[in-house]
Amino acid sequence: MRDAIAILASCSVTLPATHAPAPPSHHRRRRCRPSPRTNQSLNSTAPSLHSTVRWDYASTSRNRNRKRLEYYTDLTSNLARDGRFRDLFMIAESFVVSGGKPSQFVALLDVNIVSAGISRMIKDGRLGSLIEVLGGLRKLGFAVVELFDGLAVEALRQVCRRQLGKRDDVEEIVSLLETLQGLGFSTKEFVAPSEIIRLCVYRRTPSAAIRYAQIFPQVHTLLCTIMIEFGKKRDLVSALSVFEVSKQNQGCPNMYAYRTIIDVCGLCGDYLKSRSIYEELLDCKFIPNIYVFNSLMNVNASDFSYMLHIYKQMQKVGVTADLASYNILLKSCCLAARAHLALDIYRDVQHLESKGALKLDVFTYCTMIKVLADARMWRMALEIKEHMLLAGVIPNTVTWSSLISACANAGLAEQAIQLFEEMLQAGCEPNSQCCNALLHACVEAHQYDRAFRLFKSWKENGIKMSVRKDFHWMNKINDYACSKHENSSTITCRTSDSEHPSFPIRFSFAPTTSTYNILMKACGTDYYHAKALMDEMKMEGLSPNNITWSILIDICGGSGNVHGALQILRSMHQAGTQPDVVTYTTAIKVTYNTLLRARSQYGSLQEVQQCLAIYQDMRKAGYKPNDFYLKLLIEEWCEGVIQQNKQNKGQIASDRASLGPQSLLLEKVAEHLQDSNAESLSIDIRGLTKIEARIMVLAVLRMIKEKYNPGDSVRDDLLIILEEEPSGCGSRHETGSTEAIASLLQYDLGLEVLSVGSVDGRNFNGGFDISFLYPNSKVLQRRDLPLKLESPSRRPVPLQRLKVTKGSLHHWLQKGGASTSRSDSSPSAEK
DNA sequence: ATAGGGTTAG
Repeated sequence: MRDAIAILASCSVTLPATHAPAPPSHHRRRRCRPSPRTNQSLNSTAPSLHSTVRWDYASTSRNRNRKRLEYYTDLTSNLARDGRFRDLFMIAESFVVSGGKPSQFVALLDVNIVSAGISRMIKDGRLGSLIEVLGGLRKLGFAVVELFDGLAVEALRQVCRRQLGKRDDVEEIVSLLETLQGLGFSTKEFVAPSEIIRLCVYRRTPSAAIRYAQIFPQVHTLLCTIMIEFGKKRDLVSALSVFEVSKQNQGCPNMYAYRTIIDVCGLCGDYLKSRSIYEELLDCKFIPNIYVFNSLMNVNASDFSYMLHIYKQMQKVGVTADLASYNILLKSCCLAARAHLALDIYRDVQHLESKGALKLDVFTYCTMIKVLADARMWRMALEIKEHMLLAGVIPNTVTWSSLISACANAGLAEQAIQLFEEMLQAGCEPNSQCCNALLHACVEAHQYDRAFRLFKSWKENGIKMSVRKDFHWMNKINDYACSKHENSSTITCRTSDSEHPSFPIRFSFAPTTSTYNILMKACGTDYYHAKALMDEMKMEGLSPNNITWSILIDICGGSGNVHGALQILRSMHQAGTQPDVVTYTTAIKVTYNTLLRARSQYGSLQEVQQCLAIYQDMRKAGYKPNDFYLKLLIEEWCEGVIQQNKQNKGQIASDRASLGPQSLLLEKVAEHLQDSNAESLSIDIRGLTKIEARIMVLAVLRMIKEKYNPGDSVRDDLLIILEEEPSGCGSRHETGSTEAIASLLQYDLGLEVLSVGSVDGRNFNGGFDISFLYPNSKVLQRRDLPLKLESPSRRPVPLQRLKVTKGSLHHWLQKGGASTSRSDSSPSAEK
């Protein structure tokens, strides 16, 4: 550097140019201090840090100039060789400012020397400034990529990896890659695109992903890949922002992008969004292509009528259905359990095939088998297998699994085993799912022992298969066996000699979580066996899932150990598995069956509260209730209030279907049965269906009854809050709820019921008597009941509340006693 | 640079 300073000292210096070089540092200022003369002129104008040196060629003789140039060449070469590029750039800048051309400057430098300098930087570990240096060299006009040898490229990769390793700023790494790409590097060699995309998706930064994609010529393809990746992470919002960028391509809708985002909607479970995207496309007056239609139908396959609507629209705009369309149609039939419709479509497609329009594939046959399997039409499922063999389509593992499942669903273990053997003979590799299907078939047929024997044998010996030499899929098998043999020790393949008609292959059997789940089901009520299997499963490195825990809870509860079952629910939490709806429902069912049904009598308030507590946990965990068992529980428990239940049971059972899908009932019952609410004697039945309102009222009465100690007095009337507008068409409100409740209270329970209405918005207490106490309600026939509640005044008053008087409540409690309702109800428990 | 199928839990 001393040399450089010497040279600089002999030069005249001008003021900085308008453009500024790289950011200054103390280090640099100190080293590049200009001459005293320069200093003065600098000080007199501005204390700028960005000083620039200019060579004054005019004042030197030609000779001196040449000499200086030589010296200068040496200097720059030395700087470059040492990797001191900042100094080099400064000199280059002054060279240019003083009238030299960048190309002249570059000509002074030997590429190999610059390259060596870069290696030096890397060797010194100065990777941080590598990118900056590259930018500078590029600015000078160097073909930067050529300066990089293998080692240097490796160093760049390290720079990228280090930046990637930070993982805190995705935009940063993308900026780096943008720079490198701009310098002419192929950044794919530094970091795999999938890795960048994965990071962007993980960080939920679609903006960075979009910028990254724009580095490459095939932006649109990459953007679609990114959309799918966001979709897999169920991040529809990010996927949609990528979609916004990619949906227009050269002025017309990018069908590939549209198709992709529709698929993503499917992945994210937002099929309604897929519909609005489709509408948006239609608004552009462009006809979607077959891919868009197929994706849309596929995403909406669970809504058969919508799927069909799209199918028809597709025909209307003249887009011809292809095999995939038909396969999706069949899948939709399968989901809608419309086996016969599927058979019709199947015939149509077969007809098309006979005309040569298309060729059914393994998906078509497989879906057909599944539809029929679900419909328990196992014979026809097996017929489909024959069709496909005749058509020359080779069944794959999925096909065989479906066939085995068809038998499993029909409880045909023997048939399932036969199919399994057939599969092995055909040389089809049995995978775990397929083995699971067979085990399931045994379990469905109650052949538990057989399931365990199969499992044991597979685990110990693997799955042996003896492939017949003359089998017509022979070629495939040979290919398979040999290719597998090379890189896997799981299969032993002895090539046959021509005398032997078959050769043995052995597959290893890898049980999965599902395998253990199925086997646990086979434990019946043997909790310890099930628990042992769960432990074994963990030993195998498999982790129990929701289903595993649900089964364990079920078995434990089924063996009569409710507390154990609830303990398992807690262990599950502790093990870090979030219970899902089914787990909770299992726990509720266990509690319900064990506490209430198994004893063939109704449970106590406390027991019901236990069930409800689980229910409320489930709600807190954010699950939508799926609560068949809980409804059943409350219903039966509540009906226990009624003394003469024999006749009512039948009616209630038939009314079960009318229970609404919403959980309002359960919410309300749970709310009322909480201890804190025990004293507030009002029941809000707004929004409930007739049958739900009945359950609700009975539940509260039951609670009151159980809480009542003989001798206590009833302090308050019981209020029942009714729908504000009885005639208003609230979606769930049914007419006649009020009458039904009133008759229940009066005639079935013998309570005194008053109507409390409002006149001109004013509530008034006291109300009017709509009935009298009927101490002997059994003698009354239903048809004798007053169907309308009338006000004593001429003008009917809109009903808002019913009041059960405390006097009649007291009478009812005294008469019945807290325990009667439990002993008298031994009803329809067996079913 | 494109879709479509199989097992287990209430």
